[in-house]
Amino acid sequence: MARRYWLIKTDPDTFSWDDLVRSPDATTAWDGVRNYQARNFLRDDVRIGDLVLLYHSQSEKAAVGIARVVRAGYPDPTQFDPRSEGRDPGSDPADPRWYAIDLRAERPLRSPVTLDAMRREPALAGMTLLRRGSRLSVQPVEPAEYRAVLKLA
DNA sequence: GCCAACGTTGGC
DNA sequence: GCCAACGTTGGC
Repeated sequence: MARRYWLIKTDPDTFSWDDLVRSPDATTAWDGVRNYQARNFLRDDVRIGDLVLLYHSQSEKAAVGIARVVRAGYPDPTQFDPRSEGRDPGSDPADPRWYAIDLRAERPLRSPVTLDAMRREPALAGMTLLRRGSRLSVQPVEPAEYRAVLKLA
């Protein structure tokens, strides 16, 4: 059964919710993911139309907006770009190692939902984000967890 | 800001 | 194939 909701982390100093909103058509290629577990989600499980909680990591630590998947997993072009920081000489174009998706800003959360607020919410006790040491940048979110986050917002 | 935990890389 | 070293992330 296909999942419908995701949480994607971004360092707001690198690429923030506002950067997404200001992008052409409020849409951007979500590339540069270089973690195999996150790659598997992007390649195999994220579907067009899925909804994404965009989460600001680092100092901010809060979910700030909702984005929609407007293109499902496709080979991340930056892995083959010699000028890109994401270049990966070990990736074979016939069998690409890394995948990207396209995201479009849907709407901001009514108010940011901080990591602390999520920790205090019993309905979110099992959330991947809250697991100790979870550094995964693309995570599945249960429908009930998604609803609970919106309620906190 | 420090340090522990984690995923990844590279030496052997 | 193992494991030490490394860079990055996140908790405190």
